[in-house]
Amino acid sequence: MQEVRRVDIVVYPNFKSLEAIGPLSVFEYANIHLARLQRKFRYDVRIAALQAGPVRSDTVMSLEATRELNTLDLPHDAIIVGARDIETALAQCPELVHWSRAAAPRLKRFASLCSGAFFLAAAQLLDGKRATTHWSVAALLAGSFPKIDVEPDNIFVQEGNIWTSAGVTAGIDLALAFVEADLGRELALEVARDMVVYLKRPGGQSQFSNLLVSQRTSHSTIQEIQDWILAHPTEDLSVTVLAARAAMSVRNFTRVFRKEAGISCLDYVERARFEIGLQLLANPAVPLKAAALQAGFRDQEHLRRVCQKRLGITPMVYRQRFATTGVSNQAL
DNA sequence: AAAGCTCCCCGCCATA
DNA sequence: CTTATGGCGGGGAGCT
Repeated sequence: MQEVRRVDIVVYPNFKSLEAIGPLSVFEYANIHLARLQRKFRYDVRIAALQAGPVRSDTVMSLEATRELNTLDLPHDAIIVGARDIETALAQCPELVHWSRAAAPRLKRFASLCSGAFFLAAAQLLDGKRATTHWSVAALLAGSFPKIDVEPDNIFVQEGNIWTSAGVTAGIDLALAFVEADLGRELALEVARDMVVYLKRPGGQSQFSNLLVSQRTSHSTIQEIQDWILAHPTEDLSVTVLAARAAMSVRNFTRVFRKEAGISCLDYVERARFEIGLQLLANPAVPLKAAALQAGFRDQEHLRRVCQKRLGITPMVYRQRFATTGVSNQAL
């Protein structure tokens, strides 16, 4: 009646909680869309560990493992998450390495996130192959396992049924790539949109990134100005105008702004506009020029420059990467 | 392509 | 004396 695809998220003490949650959410959101579309395919996502029961993460959060690894019944896919201190984790969980080596040939897909790649490496699954990991431990991986061709610049790398991926958000990208491979691009895009929506902060003006949110300040005047900026990207947001709005001299305004926000006013304005621009770029129905203008940039060229400066890619490339959820231009 | 222009940031000092 | 504010001017980035 229904095709069920089992995906185990493999955890161990002090795993990175943030990495486990992303892929988990991707598959569960996919299930919601599958149910809505009355498709006969479901993901059966479980938390797996050496022993069943709660597994403490790197934060106060624990995840309840409902699947024990050393059973004969293997999942279709397994995703092993990273740890903050991978060398310690590796030393504490040699059984996980053994399991990886034994299970790998029979898994349809076996993926590591971030420093989880070290388990695959220790199991010699990556010898002679390309692989990636979080940039901060890429050199360590290459040094410890010289037979591996480490490519630190990739979001993720696929070699046969073995996948390795970079940092936290890469886990989401990787899970989306799985969904895309299983169910097609349309559904993967739906889920990607859900995730963006979910990551938006609840409430009023702040559908913006944590980066901007983190610049927020307790100084009420500056905060009002920041809110005004976010709500009115197409207005004149010059220092002169904003200082007048704050009823301060330009000198004092720039000084207080930097003290409270940690970045200059111009920098904040540019980031705000860029965040808005990226949201618009994520929607392929919006022309580049319209995205630029609606975000408050002078013209496409302005957006292009800022995009190049802050992301190192052009708006079109950003749009393409967003649209493909990474699979076609990153892994293949 | 270059020089000039505009806007912005910030050190320094003065003022309240 | 400390703290918040404002004016001035140099230096720099980006645009024309």
